[in-house]
Amino acid sequence: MSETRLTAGPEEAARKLPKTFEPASFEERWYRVWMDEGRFQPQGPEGSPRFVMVIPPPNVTGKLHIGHAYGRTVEDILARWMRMRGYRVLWVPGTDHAGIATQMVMERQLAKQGIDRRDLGRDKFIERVWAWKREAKDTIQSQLKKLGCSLDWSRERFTLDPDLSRAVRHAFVSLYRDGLIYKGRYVVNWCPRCGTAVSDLEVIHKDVEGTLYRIRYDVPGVASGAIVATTRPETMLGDTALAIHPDDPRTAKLRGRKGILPIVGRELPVIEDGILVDREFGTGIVKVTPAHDVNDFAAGRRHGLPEVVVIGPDGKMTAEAGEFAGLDRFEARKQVLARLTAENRLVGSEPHRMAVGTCQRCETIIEPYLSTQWFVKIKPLAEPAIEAVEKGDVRFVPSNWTKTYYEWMKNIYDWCISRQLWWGHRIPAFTCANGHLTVTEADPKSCEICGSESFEQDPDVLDTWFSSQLWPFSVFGWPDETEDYRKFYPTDTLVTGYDILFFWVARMIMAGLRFTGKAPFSVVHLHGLVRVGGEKMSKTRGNVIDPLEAIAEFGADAVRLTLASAAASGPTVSVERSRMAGSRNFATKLWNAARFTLGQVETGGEAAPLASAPKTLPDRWILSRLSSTAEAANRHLAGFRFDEAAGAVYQFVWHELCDGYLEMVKPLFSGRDGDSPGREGARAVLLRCLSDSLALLHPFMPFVTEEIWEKLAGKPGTLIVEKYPEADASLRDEAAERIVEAAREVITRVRNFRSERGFSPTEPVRLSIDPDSPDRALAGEVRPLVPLLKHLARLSDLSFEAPGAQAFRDVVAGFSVGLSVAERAGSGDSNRVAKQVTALDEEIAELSAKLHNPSFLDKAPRPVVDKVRRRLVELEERRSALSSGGS
RNA sequence: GGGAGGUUAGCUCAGAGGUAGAGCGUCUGCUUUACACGCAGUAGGUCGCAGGUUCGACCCCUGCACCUCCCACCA
Repeated sequence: MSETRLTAGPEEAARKLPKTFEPASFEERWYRVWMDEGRFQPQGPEGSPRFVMVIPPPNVTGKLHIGHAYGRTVEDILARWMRMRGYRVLWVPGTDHAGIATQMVMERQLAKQGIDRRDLGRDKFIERVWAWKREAKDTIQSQLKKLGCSLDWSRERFTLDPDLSRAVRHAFVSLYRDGLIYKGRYVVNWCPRCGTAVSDLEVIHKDVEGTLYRIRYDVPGVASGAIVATTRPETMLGDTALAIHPDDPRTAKLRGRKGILPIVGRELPVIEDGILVDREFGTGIVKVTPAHDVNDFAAGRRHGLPEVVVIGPDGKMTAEAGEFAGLDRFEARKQVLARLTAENRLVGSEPHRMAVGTCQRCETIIEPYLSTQWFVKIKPLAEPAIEAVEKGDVRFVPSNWTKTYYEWMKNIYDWCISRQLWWGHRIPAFTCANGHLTVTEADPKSCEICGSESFEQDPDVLDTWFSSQLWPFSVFGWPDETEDYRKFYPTDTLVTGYDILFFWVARMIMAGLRFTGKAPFSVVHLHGLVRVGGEKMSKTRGNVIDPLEAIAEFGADAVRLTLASAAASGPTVSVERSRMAGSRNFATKLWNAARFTLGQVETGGEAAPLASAPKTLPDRWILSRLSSTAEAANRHLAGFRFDEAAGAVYQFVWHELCDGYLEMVKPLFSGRDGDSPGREGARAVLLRCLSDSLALLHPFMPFVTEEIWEKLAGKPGTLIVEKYPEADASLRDEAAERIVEAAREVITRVRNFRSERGFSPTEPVRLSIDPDSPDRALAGEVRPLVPLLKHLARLSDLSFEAPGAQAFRDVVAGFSVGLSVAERAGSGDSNRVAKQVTALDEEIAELSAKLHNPSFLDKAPRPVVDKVRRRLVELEERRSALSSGGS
């Protein structure tokens, strides 16, 4: 290897890494290199294990926010990690047409120019949306690239692409032929502002303080009439019955009679319905409005009641509402109430807390509206999807989402999939001139029943989620058995926010099982939603973090590391700008550590074979730490604990490699003398630690690690496909860890000794280590570190003897030590020592009480008892040291 | 009406049946030739409240308080 070295020497190599760390100077370049080298396409031999993900396709409504950046970062970490572990990784990018959302964006744009989409016409409108879509897609794509996402752009998809549209049609027709899609007239959730039906999931329930009105209806033959309660008086205009419970004695006198609808004068049969009417609630009499309430609708169908629509699709009263026709539904409520009051029929009203449904997109109050729609019969799809999770074919991480999934799946209702919109997949249903319905994948040529060649396609489009649910396989060309489909389906891991568990994840599982016979992925990682400093992001709060701005300010690596570090298992992911700065500082730290290392080692290969080099205690220590860091990183990545994984490497690089090892080896390199013993070994170790750190960090910080790697290797970077470091049992060295860490504690104690009594940091300190320390073996083992201790702790003298009477005494990490400065003992600071003594006394009392407790000695496990004993000994040692020497 | 999660250092959050951690911030020193986006050191917490289980609970159980969120066709 060393013969092929490309760089000449240490100094030259160091010069290649600029003094200041400027992420913007290399981020773009690396992304291009990876692309040009085809690294985002499945790498490695065909037979090797594969790892496949599909991106949750972002809506083409605009640009990505920090929440997207979080999810995609997590995915990219997985992709890069798996790629480095030798998997053939494929991560498929794409975008979602997002029917309602995108149409709304476009309508708002048009509104600014004073244009109504209806004036434009369907074709012109859709043309404009396509133009918008192209722009939004480009923006999203460039954002994902800036973030460093290793997506295979050659396989990018859009839900309205021709082949994906074909998948949608195929799925629709297949479900229709199997009787799982039907068309019918039912009460659905209707948004009067959007002018479309929406599914149950798209209705957001909000608690509001409403009013429950009591209204008296006349019932000939019953003097008291019938008192009914309603929160929506305006719907009474559409009443077609009164309902009582068959077994309720309170209302028995109404049985078989007819009521009279106030204002309208319509006769209302009294029906008996044990499902609709709750015997316990209210007056026991219910007004029945089949066209404007789901329950009433069902009751109406049971009893064959007329369905009178009094509120139209625009939220205004229809002609059926008589004198109220044309009024907005809320204005109508007021006027109906006024009228009832005038007629003395309003017998009471009381405050009533209730949930009102609002539109997920525009917050307009949803109207239950009787209309003809298309539905998916969902139970037959849900059952296998429940089973798949029960059998473990699909696993949720964290697992507590499993229960939520089951609950929803078991109480699922049919899915209304038709939308009265323009932007989306047109429903493949055609009606011929004679009214015959044809549902086909290809546009029909002639009617199979009457031969008519004139057709009209259903004007409605499908719910966006109908196409999204096919995403994991439609992106691979399904329903065709394409090569990609065979190679890459089913996928492995799906990463998405828990907020679309029902909308998307559950439906993908149902669709995947139905259409491909396989669960579309085996693991679903549901992450929390990003909050900024504990608060929901919002423009009014002014705490919105724009990923692009953050990247410009801190660098993509810092943004990614911050997001990864914020990843917790909880429902919220808290991100703060100050953490971004911290991550950028870490990147700078890494950069500078590399500059130092490059100045000391020759690059272009292993400076010296690591295995054969003689190793010092610090060498053994840092390599051991490196090995356990690699172990922790892999373990936590496998468990989707990106925060722990990132934290482990961060801690290692900053606090062990930089603060620890680097400082320990500096004397070896600064010496003017030709060959310090251990220098060659240190070079090998340094190089190994740096290169492994870069590799360990690469999934989190791909750009800066690749940039440094290139300088280190002396040739163009390929870190992205380098092997991910793993725990190396041969490097584990517990003895070295114990000794070096004890030494580090001693160093800290010396520094702290100075600062606590006001000495300058350069004041020479004499340290004595008592051979008769609590841990005698350690006192011997630490001897090889004497020169290092003297250097790092700036000791004027280090002796292994009982501390003199003048010395300030303490116990640290198993050592009894004595500290003094020249001939003076450490004085002053009695305050602090007193505080420490008090704390020690408290703990000593506690521990000895424990050791005098027979049941503790009896029942606690041996190791615990032993540990307490040892601790007590050390504390007592420390107690006597603190109160004896020096002051 | 059901269900899930939370309540830990000034802030944002990790954590585990055996005497509490990080990042940022605070304070005190440092031009220690990789790094002031730095180095060294320090302070700061009866781990929401009340019971219980246990030799031992911040961690398990019960109840309470407060805060999120999800689901829900009670007029």
